[in-house]
Amino acid sequence: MSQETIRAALARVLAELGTEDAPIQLERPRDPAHGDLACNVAMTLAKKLGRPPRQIAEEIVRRLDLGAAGVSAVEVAGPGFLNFRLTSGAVASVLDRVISEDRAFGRSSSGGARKVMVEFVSANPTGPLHLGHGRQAALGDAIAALLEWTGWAVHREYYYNDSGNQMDNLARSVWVRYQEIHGRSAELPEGGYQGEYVRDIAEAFTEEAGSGYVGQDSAEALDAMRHFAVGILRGEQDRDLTDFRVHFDEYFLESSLYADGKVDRVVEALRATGHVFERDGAIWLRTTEFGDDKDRVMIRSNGAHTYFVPDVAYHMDKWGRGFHRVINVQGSDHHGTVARVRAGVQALGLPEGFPEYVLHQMVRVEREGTEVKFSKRAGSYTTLRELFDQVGVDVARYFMQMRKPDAHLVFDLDVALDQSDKNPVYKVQYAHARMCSIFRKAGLGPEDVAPGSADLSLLSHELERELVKRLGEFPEMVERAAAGASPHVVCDYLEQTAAAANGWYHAGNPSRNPELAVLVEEAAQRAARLVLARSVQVVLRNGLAILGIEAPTRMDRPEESEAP
RNA sequence: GCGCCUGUAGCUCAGCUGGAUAGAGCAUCGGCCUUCUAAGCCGAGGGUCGCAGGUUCGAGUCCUGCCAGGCGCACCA
Repeated sequence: MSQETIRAALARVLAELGTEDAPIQLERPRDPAHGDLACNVAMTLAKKLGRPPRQIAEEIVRRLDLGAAGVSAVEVAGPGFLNFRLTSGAVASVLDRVISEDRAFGRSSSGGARKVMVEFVSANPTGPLHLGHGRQAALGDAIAALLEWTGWAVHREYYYNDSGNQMDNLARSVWVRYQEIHGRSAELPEGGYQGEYVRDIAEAFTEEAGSGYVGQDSAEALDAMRHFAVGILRGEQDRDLTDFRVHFDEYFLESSLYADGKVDRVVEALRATGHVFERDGAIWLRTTEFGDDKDRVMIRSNGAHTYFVPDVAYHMDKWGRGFHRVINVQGSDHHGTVARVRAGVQALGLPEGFPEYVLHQMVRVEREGTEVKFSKRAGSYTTLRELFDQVGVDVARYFMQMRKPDAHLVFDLDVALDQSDKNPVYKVQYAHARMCSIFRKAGLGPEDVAPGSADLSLLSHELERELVKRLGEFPEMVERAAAGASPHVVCDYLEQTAAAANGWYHAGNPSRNPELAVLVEEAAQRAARLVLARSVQVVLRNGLAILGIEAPTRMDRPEESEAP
């Protein structure tokens, strides 16, 4: 609130100085000695006005009329910063908003209810989901949540290829294991699937269909096995995702693009653009006209489409369904497709930045500094389920998104398995549980803390001011995280807020600082601190909700380790 | 060879779109428990922000060139 007042007052002064178009940035200084809010406008104007920044700053302060902004002091500091110090009451007034908005605190309508699609995971049904899919699932779901929190109409979509070479390889791999089970030796084809799960599928297939296909290398046999295997693997992936608490609004099948004639129509449309040419018996699209580094084949000389064509058809379909903003979450090993998909849809008239991509780097699990691969089922990789069975869904989801997508993720099992505050997830959850315990102790429910019920200027202790300021920044943080499609910003915020909350909580340890405790005798003080405790609870819970992580109201102590 | 990403404390990483003395967690060291949960709290040490130039009041952040690592460069998906 006071931010807006200050901003308006500054704008008035700038108008007087004849520089009304100068952008006014108010930010929270890192160093509390620099006040609660700082503005650098004097420095940015120095050149334009031809005067030293400090002198400009002095003049701004002289002319500034802050009225009732809750500012207790303004000073000029450093090279020309304007530092504003707010009254405790002004700082803490946000807490009434936190409590009244409750589960909605941090939400905004900046998305204007526009449609946006987040496509993520999109694994083909050729095996169990691996860690990369896990990172995508956590990341994509949180990005979707961030968009929801900022007022977008979000659609979560999963795309998979249910036809083509990979499915053939899967069918062939099952066929090979099936033959082996029945005592025939056979060899996995190149690109075949090595994991144990293929044998499991072959066994299940035997139970279902008997041994009638032994020695039979027919299209019918392969079709039956493909169909069976896809059913099993799709079911398994669905269970993995459900247990990982990730849900989709739509599963989109590549085959439907062919069935609906969309692929053919895209080819025709591309031909009509005049960017299509023939060379060496194949049909090409001149994607270099649209920023790709080489032209792409659309139709091979044998008449088959390359995967590029259905990709373009798929994205034209997304646009056609009204999603003029689309975010694709993919592993960075797919970054080669970005330029060509964009080139393809641009050739058909879509705007340059469509679709957007969040490309994430790989996940590496480490224990005691060395990589671990505990997969029995998948062979060459670790499955998502193996990970979250071991560390829990909350920890797995949090770890998957606590680094920016661009960064390689080292998943440290030692930290993940730790159940103390060393583990960032527990740290945040404990902070939430501690706040809950205060209310249990007080015999109060959340509804007993009403907005406007306390004199918040009593929250004047340094720890309280810091904590309150952090809480007030939550909505802005959500906005920033959403804009950057960056869930790790939320993780960062939660960790620091939890640390501040823990610090405050422990400073009020009755055995050490009884006067700083929440549940003090003095009624007004107690009321104000309960508002703060409640606010911390709300913010942590809302932040965790964005990340798809539970906010426990209590944490059970682990079994006492048997002392010698 | 070309393209994308990455390089910040011993380790894992932030750094809010160019701001003040570069931060956090882990690890290390030093203090604190008859707890509104010590599964914790407080404090300390630790840096040539890969290297070299450039842009400007001001650069970890922007530009150029190198160096190192990852990924991708099919008429496979």
